[in-house]
Amino acid sequence: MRMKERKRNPASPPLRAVYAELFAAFGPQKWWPGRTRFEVMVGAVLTQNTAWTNVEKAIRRLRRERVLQPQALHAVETATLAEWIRPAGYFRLKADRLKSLTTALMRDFDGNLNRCFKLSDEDLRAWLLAVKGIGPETADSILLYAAGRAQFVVDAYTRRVLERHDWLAAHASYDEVARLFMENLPRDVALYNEYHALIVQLGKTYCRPQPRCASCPLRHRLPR
DNA sequence: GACCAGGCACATC
DNA sequence: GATGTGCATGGT
Repeated sequence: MRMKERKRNPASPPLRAVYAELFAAFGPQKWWPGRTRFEVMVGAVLTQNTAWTNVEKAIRRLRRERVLQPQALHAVETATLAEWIRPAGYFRLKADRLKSLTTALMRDFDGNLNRCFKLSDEDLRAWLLAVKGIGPETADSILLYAAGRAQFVVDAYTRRVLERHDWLAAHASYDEVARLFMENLPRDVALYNEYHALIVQLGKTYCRPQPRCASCPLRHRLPR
């Protein structure tokens, strides 16, 4: 490849320093805000492209209806489920996705999460990704926050923060971004848990589509 | 009233 | 493999 055609590699992100600054700025985030493993799984689906405040309303309704267990949720009519989760947005779509999750749980583990979570990291990730409606971020959120596996979660904020600091190659894939963190940090569930939550907090507060860099703890400025 | 939110599947090129 | 589109409520 000739020089002028070669893509410039982005600077390697100072991941430990960034973590330290975010933790100093925001403190512990205490994620995931869910009471049980299954509630975390349901929340992971409901929060797809949706603000958590809207998800909370739907979760409260499901709790009130006493269906936050695989068998119970599976038994609910899809149309009824859709009405219960309406405040979370995309409610018909997400009712189908929750149903496809409980269908897979019933089919493969008789609705027993202990059996499901006996799978290896790799097998559990593959099993989740095979469920229609569960993509890489939702699968990894479940791996990290429900199953306690050391899998880094990448979301739109993660990508945006890295891109704005010129720490990410153009068009990097989901798995490439996840690997960037996992190959440059200790494989530590508690660290990945806190780091992703801190990035979300940073993103919500400062790294928005319309940037608010002025008082951002990472002290980055746009435009460069 | 416009913009945005803790994505994903599918169609099309 | 890349890009565009539908899905929907509620907060700012």
